[in-house]
Amino acid sequence: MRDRASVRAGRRMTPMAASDRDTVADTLQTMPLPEAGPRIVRVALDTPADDCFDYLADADVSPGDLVVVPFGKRTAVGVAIQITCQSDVPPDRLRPIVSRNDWLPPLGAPWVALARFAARYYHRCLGEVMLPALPPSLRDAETWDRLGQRAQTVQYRLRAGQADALREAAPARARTVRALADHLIATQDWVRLPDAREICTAAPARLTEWEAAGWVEAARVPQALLETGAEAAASVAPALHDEQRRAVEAIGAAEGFAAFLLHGVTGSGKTEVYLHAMADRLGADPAAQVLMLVPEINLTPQLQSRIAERFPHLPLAVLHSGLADQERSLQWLAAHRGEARIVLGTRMAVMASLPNLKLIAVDEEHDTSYKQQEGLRYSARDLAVWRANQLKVPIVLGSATPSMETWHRAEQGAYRKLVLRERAQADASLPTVRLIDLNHERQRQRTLHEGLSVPLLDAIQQRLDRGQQSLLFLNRRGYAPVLACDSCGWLSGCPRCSAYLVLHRPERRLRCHHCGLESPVPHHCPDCGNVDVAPLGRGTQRIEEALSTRFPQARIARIDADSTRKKGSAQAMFDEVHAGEVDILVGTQMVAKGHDFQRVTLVGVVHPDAAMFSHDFRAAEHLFASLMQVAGRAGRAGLGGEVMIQTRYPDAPALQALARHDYDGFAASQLRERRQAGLPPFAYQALVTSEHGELERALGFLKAAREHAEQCPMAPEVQLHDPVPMSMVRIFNRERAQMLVEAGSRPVLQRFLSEWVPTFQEVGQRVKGVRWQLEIDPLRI
DNA sequence: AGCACGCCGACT
DNA sequence: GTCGGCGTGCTC
Repeated sequence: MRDRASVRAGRRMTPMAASDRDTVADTLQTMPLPEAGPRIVRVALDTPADDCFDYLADADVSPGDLVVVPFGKRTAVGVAIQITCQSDVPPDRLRPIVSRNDWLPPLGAPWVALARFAARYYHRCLGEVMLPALPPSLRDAETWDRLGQRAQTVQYRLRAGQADALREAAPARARTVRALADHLIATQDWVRLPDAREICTAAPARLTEWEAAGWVEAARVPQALLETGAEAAASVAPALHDEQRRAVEAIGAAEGFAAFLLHGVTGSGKTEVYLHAMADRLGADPAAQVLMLVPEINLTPQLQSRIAERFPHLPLAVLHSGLADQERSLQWLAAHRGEARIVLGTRMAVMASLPNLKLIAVDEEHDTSYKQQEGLRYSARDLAVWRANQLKVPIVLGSATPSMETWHRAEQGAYRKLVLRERAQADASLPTVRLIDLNHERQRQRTLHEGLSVPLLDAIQQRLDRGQQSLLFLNRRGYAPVLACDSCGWLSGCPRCSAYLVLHRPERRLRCHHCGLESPVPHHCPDCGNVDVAPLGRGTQRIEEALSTRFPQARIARIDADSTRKKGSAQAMFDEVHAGEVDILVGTQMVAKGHDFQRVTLVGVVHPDAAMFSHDFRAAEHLFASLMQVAGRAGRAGLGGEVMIQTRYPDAPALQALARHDYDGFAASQLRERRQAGLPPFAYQALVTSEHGELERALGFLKAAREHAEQCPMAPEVQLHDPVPMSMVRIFNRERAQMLVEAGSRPVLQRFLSEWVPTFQEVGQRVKGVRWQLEIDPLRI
């Protein structure tokens, strides 16, 4: 007789093709056990000490279960990875598990495989990847019970949500769904709950059956509505233009794994392609789930309502860090149980448990917020591609300005390129881009008005006259980036960071944007007592002030992290802009993402030149992407758009390419340079960073680590750069240093790191007080 | 990572 | 005589 545990595990596994089962076979092993003997469970815990710890298990623990175990003097929540009968740990040291979560369906083998891959790739222990990927209420056993009880109502809420969406299109059916949910929540008999979609399309006989069971008041549902079906409930999808249709067809035709790069300018209708591709997969399989990733929380609400409108009959879950613990846990559970058919979220959603995942879409794939910058520094986009490959499902990476990594893979043919050249709205055309040469302006002895050139001011005036909107983009918040003494040259440096305190004039404060230090604005120079301390340079607040002086009649709004600190205020401000209550909008990167401003016909870029001095080899790529994105805000509704970029470097390749709307040419030249210089995507990098109160100690750690590296067999295959201070060397009184490692291939780099990284712990112990981190595929160097 | 234990300085 | 500094070591 086969062991009970293995039978259970097999049954619980997601149905998969045989070949897929092989790829995950080594992940959740349940070995045939002898009838007698110890039953041991290998548990992943959130600790860097080891991947798994062995415990004695009860018969009811199976792989993928959450368990509570004693760990040293405390208890910890862990994930049961494997049931076995032998252990390297002496039997007298094995302790029994405390309990297991008996209501949570076990995490599936593919999810564990994903975590295992991420752990290996980013050189962390398994539990360090798994536990932070779980919602907060599941990581803490104290909150399990409460969550378990609330989880029972989640189905009700999901269905009730659908009922709300259905109300307009099919009021009687909405009532049916709600009545059904009410009944089931009262009787707690929610296992048999039919999908709302099923109710929409159910034959009258079926409804009669449910009515007989006391579930629905079918008799009250008008016959005509019974015949309308789910399509009636869904909002009508707009017609696709040819390129969109071809893209949707290509994605729809994909069998197994396929990666698509959806390359289209802002307004070309990429979202519509995602939605149609999602509809195809969701329609083909009544259990199918789709995952859509977006860069930022701010972008979820509008997309959420668009999806809910399009798929009113399908439960939607949303996952991002802005949700309260309990809410996030409920959304996560809906995904994990397969109830949520569409999951929309930020980078954290890539680690969601999705038992029936059939399609992934990554919007704005080039966006740097897909890279987690703390803790486990993963790339959600890269993990999404791995996940699609693992599950043999298609993935769509969309962008107007793809990352060089993605573009290169598309050029190589690893990803299939789908191009949207036209703008979706027939009357919308690409904006004209004009570079305003500030050197030239000076030569003509035209003074700038607070950093704003005559042509830009004229263009704004023109928009005011026509009753159109202007958007000024400046990636620097505050009034001025530094305060300076006219007489002795004192600058408002942060005492804790190698950065300047930024003047925030409305708040009358100096603020460090790195450590949060705040101080009052000095009335005279702290060094020499001179009263002429003046703000140097310009931020959004100062531009806003300059505009209100120049255009006293205009309604001006500023949108940046400071003006939108209160919850919901960002949305309120965007609403004002949409309603036409604003003439000139000043903003940071925040305004560049996602919003369609129908009446904006002028986009002014005030000061893009900082990127020209950056040592980061990706600076040009990021500048191009961010300018392209902000340029896309202009002229979306057929009013014709104009983009004006003020610069002292009008010949910069990124600006020239932008003026020609030539992403392809820009990308080709970037890749040529990268190939020559041996930079990504032609090289693979890892960055070790260290921090200490004293720079010499931080560097000392890296030097010692480097000496260890030379003893690694793989060392000759990689290039170890010198340890150097970071460009922002001090933050919060900690000095920071870094060391770059490069290799010509990913496996070579990985093999080297596997030999090298385990020595860090010992090295770190010898430099007391040092903290170190390893980042794979770093974005900023 | 936590969280212990374990030996040496300023306090009731 | 104790409280507490963080150095060292372990967690199945």
